[in-house]
Amino acid sequence: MPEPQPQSWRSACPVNIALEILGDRWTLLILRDVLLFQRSTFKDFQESPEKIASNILADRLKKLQQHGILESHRSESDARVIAYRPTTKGLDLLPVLIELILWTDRYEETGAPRRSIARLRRAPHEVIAEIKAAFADPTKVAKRSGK
Amino acid sequence: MPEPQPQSWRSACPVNIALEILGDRWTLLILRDVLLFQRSTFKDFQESPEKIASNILADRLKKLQQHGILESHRSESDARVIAYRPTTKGLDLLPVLIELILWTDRYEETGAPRRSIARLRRAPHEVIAEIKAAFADPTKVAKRSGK
DNA sequence: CCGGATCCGTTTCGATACTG
DNA sequence: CAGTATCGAAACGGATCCGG
Repeated sequence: MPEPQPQSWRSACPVNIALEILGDRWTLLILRDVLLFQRSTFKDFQESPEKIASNILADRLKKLQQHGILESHRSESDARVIAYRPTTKGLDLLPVLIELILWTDRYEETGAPRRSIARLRRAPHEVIAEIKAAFADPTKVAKRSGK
Repeated sequence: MPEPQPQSWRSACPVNIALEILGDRWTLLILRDVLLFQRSTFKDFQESPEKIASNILADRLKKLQQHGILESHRSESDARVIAYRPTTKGLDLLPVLIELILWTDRYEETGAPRRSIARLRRAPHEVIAEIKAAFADPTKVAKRSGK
């Protein structure tokens, strides 16, 4: 087999599809908060350090749900709160997010704690498994550790 | 050690920095072409199926160079042509790109050929090594295998 | 021809204010 | 708390022009 490459599937390369879903600044920030930092409510996201505007946030949350990446339901502990959770499809974005973080940490100045990054680099699979397990277990999702 | 998580490094999470570099539709498409499909010239990128406008393309190429992801030099074979190549930093985006492609292929309808995707899924490291080797070898970079 | 730069109508974004 | 309405600013994208 002298020719492993099947002669350019560029026009069929899935990158462009991914970009229609994720290719804007805010969407990935929301996913960061949901997947990595256990945020779940509209207010949580609004309080992100990047100060997302409420209309943009509403729009992106809607799109993320339409794409089947997030789902929402009323909180059981507090009925007036709507909690957003990742679907399986959403959780499967963790590898992308982690690779992105590792790349950025390698080449840009960030204040990220060494221990967290080191663990992501050493055992990403382990971290992913933990996060998935946490979302699979209802009790862990319901209560976000105080503070 | 009962507490592995150092209490939210969200504000220091490198995702936002990555997004300032990559967080628009066109940048990643250019990188797709450079890293995965051996495109290297302005004209190559213009001919992408997504039809990027020339002013936008020029702007993104400049930014990618400013961020040290691409570098440019005049082609040796044809002096009027400028060839863009990924730097090491640029090549290290391959894992991100690959994870993105695998995710998209898993959940969205794409026309990507099964063999290419299967290989990316089975042995991403191998593919990455090949691509890096190709860029390290000047002869392979210079001539893009004809059509 | 190649790699852009410039101009300009149109769309989209995003900050603020307001509402259920 | 979880959004909508409004409106100015920015980005986009198409066409055209230009220097080498």
